[in-house]
Amino acid sequence: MVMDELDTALLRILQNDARRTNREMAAELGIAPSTCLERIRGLRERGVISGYHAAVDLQAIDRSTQAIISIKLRPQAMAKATAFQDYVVRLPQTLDMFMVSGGSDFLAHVAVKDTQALRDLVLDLAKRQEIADIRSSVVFEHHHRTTVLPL
Amino acid sequence: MVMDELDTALLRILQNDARRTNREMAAELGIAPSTCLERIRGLRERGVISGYHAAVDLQAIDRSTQAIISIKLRPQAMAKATAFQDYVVRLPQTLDMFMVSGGSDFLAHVAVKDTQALRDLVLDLAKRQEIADIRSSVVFEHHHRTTVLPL
DNA sequence: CTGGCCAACCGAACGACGTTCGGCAGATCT
DNA sequence: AGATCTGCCGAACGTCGTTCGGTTGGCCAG
Repeated sequence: MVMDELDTALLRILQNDARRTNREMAAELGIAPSTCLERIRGLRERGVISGYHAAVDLQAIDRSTQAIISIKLRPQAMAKATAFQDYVVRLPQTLDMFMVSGGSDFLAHVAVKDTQALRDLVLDLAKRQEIADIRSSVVFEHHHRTTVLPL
Repeated sequence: MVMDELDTALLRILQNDARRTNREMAAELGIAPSTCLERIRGLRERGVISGYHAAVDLQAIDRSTQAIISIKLRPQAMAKATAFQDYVVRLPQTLDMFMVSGGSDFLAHVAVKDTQALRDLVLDLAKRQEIADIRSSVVFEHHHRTTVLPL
């Protein structure tokens, strides 16, 4: 996949602020607005940029408590792993869902109102028959990197 | 914190597509563009919306291999936890860094080119003196929810 | 060496957009 | 009931996104 340093610079800008105006970026990079627009459209069409999203502060919407829930399925239930995954992803509390190797099969990153709500969520999840083991870790701090530049 | 259903609707829209035009959103919600602009400015000023970010496809930038690295620090090194955390967050491979309770102290969500690069990263991390235990899980699938609506 | 070809970039022009501001309506309090 | 304040509206202005024709520079074939 082609990816010169102009594309990279645009990626870096748009990851920091997806609402930067086209003209601003063009001026900053020393290219014409029309060129800039074409490059960005190319990035979208090639799928390099998959979307633009507003980041919402979890505290502001009363979801200050985060946790990582590690889940191991019963070996006999692994066939239903996809269905289980879909279920968890669709839970409104879920922020991320990882299917992983190692000691657990899934890690669910969730955000809820408080520890009580976390308790309720875990107890609710534990009802599912396919689960062999479930353990939760409270997240004290979470840092997310929005800028993912090529290595 | 005040948060009526108009703010909520705007949040939902902007989380799905941060580049929607102000007029479009206003029309969709049946309000004037000026009103819409004012509400969004309010959300930003109150910190409900912390930013707008372009989402980049990791495969497109040759970072298709993801992992969760669980790290436990030596008890004597826990005082340096913040410094260690900063170090990992600044690694270009790091996507997320969680400080958690439970069996591990930190979970690092990383994206690298291939398993070889993952091996290098883990071996490099393991050199740090404050680490008592480190174990990595390959991420087979990762689903991220961009829309975080109030519960 | 030269001619032709193709891709990328530019600049102008037009329609659409963001943003501001004055005014208005509804609610609240005295 | 009158005053006050908050939130919303609609018009107007300057800016922006987007398109398109023309130009340049690099590359390959003859």
